[in-house]
Amino acid sequence: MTVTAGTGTSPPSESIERRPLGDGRSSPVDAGRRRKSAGEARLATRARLLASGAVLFGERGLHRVTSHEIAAHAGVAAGTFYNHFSDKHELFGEIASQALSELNRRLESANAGAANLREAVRARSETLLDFAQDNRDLIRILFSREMDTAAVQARVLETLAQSVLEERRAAIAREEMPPEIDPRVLAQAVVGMWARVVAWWAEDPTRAPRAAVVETLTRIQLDGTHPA
Amino acid sequence: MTVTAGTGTSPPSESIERRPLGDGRSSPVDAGRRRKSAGEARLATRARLLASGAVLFGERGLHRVTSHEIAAHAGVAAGTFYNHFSDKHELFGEIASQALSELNRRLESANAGAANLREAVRARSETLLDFAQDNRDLIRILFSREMDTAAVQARVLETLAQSVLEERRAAIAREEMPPEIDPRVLAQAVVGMWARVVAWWAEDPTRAPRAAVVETLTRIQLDGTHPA
DNA sequence: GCCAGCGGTGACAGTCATGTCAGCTCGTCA
DNA sequence: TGACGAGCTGACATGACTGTCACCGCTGGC
Repeated sequence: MTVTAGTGTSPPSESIERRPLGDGRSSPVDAGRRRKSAGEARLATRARLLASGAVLFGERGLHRVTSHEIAAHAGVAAGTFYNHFSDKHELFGEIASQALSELNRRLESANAGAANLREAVRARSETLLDFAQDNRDLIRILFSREMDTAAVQARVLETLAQSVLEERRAAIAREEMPPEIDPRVLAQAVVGMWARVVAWWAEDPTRAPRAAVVETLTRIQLDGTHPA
Repeated sequence: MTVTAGTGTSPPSESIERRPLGDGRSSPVDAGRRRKSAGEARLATRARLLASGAVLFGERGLHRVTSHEIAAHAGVAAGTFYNHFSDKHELFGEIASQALSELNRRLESANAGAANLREAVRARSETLLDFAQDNRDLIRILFSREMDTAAVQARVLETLAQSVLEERRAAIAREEMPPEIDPRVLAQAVVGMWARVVAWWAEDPTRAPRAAVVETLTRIQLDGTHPA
């Protein structure tokens, strides 16, 4: 997944090439190929800022990155940042929000293709790990680093928990799950488990083979860890 | 549990009464009763700073609290803060460290009293909730808010995971647990679950009765959620 | 070919947390 | 009783991040 600039545009993807910044007052609008329309150039700049934000926030977290740094990394001047976002929290929120939507979309879709609870749980675990593998920066933004506290962090976890909750309620209705488990607590537990395991694993995927992580995540949720 | 000032001293507990601060250059060393020895006064001040830090960090997190605020809340001057800690990160680390030790001590002790895996899991869940109920500030410091990233957060979760890992390895040895589950992944999963559920519940304990949370936490870990 | 304005520039002023330090008080000890 | 020093005080210097704004160049429309 790539963070996109508003109304879906082709992005610059990672590693923005620094173009030779203003000598005095002049400023080439774009390095190499020039943009066709002005609006397009604007979107490209926005996309660069989003991409740079994802990288830097992923590396160092919200508080250890400045708006000027993001601008520099994106190859634009400090003031340009504020042409696109009112401050770094807004940028952060935008990145987290897009990442969350995408992750949630994938999880829902994995869920939709599953015939029963067992399949759904396994499919979600796999989806989660795939996402983590392809989007380490975003995983760190969503799960491990400090969010802009309440605002974003709560929304991420609550959104995911809500989605788990719905699935589980359906499972209870289908009598696939014993009703004495409180699904609200369970939803929080599952989300917490996801967040921690994914952050742990994404930090260093050689820690455990993907299959083992999927297997363990699935078993914990379905069969527990006690044989009796 | 109360955060203590180094070598275990009786603390001021919460809510530090603001004493009338310096009019010009004067400064009464202590409101009301005076301390006997100088060293004792020093420890009391340190304890006040620790207590105030716990309250403020718990309320607002590391980044939204300044060292001057902590000093003010503790009823001392800004400079005094630096007589005790080199900066707020050190104070934060100290608080988190003490809280972690205490929580870990209780969990280990709950574990020690248990005859088998089932009892151990249940006892830990209860211990965790009790701790959360009595120490909401500390729970927020340990689990929900941003830690000083890598430094503290990782240590908290790793320490707890380590403790779970040992228990589970013992359980595998006693053949109380199927060996095809990767205990390292499981340990991370359990810790993530704890962190999330406890933070969620401590935020508003009326969300679910304590017993329901304990029950659900225990069942997930032992029996899973699938009846078949 | 001309010009309007979009998008970008970067120096700069404002704000705020930080950590310091000279000076003060009071308890302790000779 | 005198004075020494531990501990505290709070104004202040510092530095970092923030957000602004006057200005500029390019591009597209006429």
